[in-house]
Amino acid sequence: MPTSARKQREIAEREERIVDVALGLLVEQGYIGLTMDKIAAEMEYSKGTIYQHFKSKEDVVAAILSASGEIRAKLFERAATFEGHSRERMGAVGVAAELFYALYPHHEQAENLVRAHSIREKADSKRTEFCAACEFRCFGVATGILRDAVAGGEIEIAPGQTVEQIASGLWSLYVGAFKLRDHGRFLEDEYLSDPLPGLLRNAQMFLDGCGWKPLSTEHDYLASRERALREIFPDEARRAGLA
Amino acid sequence: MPTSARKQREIAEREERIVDVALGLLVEQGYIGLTMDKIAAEMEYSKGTIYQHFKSKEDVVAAILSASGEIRAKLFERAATFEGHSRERMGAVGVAAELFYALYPHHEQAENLVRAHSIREKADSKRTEFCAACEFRCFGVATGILRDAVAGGEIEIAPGQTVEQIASGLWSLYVGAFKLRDHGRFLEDEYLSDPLPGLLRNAQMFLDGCGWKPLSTEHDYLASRERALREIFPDEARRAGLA
DNA sequence: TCGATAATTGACGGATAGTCAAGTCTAAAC
DNA sequence: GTTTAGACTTGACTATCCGTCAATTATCGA
Repeated sequence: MPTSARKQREIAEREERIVDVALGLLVEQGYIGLTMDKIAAEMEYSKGTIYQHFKSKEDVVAAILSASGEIRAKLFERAATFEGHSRERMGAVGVAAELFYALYPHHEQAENLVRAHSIREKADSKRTEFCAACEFRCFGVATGILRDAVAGGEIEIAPGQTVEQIASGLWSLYVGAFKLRDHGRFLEDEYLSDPLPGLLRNAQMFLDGCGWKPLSTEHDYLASRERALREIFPDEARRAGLA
Repeated sequence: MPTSARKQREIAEREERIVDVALGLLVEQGYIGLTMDKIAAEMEYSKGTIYQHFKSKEDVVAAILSASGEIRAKLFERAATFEGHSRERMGAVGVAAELFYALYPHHEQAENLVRAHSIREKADSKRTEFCAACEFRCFGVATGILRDAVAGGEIEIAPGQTVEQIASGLWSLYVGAFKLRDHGRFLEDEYLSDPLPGLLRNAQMFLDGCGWKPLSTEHDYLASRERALREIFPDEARRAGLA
């Protein structure tokens, strides 16, 4: 007797609700405050039912990460559709990253947890593989734009250099800036608390150093950023307070 | 009746041993495998005695982080003594970061754990403040060199730009590269597994973009790196397999 | 040797992850 | 409408681990 379609739908909806509830607990009370009993209580289901969906607490965190990971991948893919020259399009991807960090600040924390060996292996491999696939999609968007730039002659790749290296550099600048922001909040450092101006400038310095044309001295990338916010991410920009 | 000097020394030595044992467990079995009972068993002391030294399990992790954090700060401060022009000196700091990541790969994981709000607040604030102070020292080394560069006219700081921003950029490139390396290991991505060549090049691109003279086209920074390894970090380079 | 204080112990309380036997519900067959 | 097989749900239970503290042992000056 296979489960009916209606029941299947109910189960899928319940799984989404569990992830929502768990996310709320994670954001409000941190990893320690996230317990399976609390999830079950808030869901008004028994713990056993929660374990029908997830094989462990870490698996729940992996599911949270999968959800936001896919959102990020979609934001990146939308960013790549921005109309403009290749470096402007990469700028739009940067906008996507900004918006993602603003709207889903929990993602970084969940990622750190899932990445720890001992924790990762307790999550369902299907879920961790999905998370990895989402990251690949994001990385692929960046390297794709870079390959377009190479084909269009807007950037030259030196011997021994690769588009993956440059994408890694940009990725590092963004991840590092937001990591510093979180750290700065804890340290109550004013000059680190808003990383955006410095981040945007650093990314321009890096791409200028790579010789990606037009250089930041030849084009107004702040205007491009505004256009990307307006044309591609009007809703997200409003929700993030950047509109 | 104050504790005798001998006893105090024994206690201090025992605390170091606890941190060592805990580090071994963390590296071998991860955060989940690190338990107070195992520490006590391996130490051949009771759990109560361990709690004489540390107020919680998270406090032990904070102590691990303190130990490697101070090592890093000392490496950075030694790097700043490198004889050369300002950008070469910053390169030596990069060498220090490379060596640190190679020799103390657990640091990143411990840092992620301690940084999580719910975990941090269970550690002794003295210890977390010490960790923060070590990071400040590292950051201060970088900004100090940058200020020297400004004073010497080797770099110009544009309006709205700060030396802290540039230091953040470099810091991000390094942290991000090693984070990608760990991630790449998990994903079994060959092209991400050795981040060093790409990292060195990316750092040069970034500093070239900042206009820090002499540019990478005007000076052989790989030779400077070799010299820093030889002159400042011969022991560490050997231990890290970079000599 | 004795007594006071410091140091150590490990059993215990409380909390939480994860299991599973027992019970409930669903829907198809008659 | 009734039956019934099997899917679904439950919550008590086990195991594990953190952190405590009353009891015990060690130390050292008098």
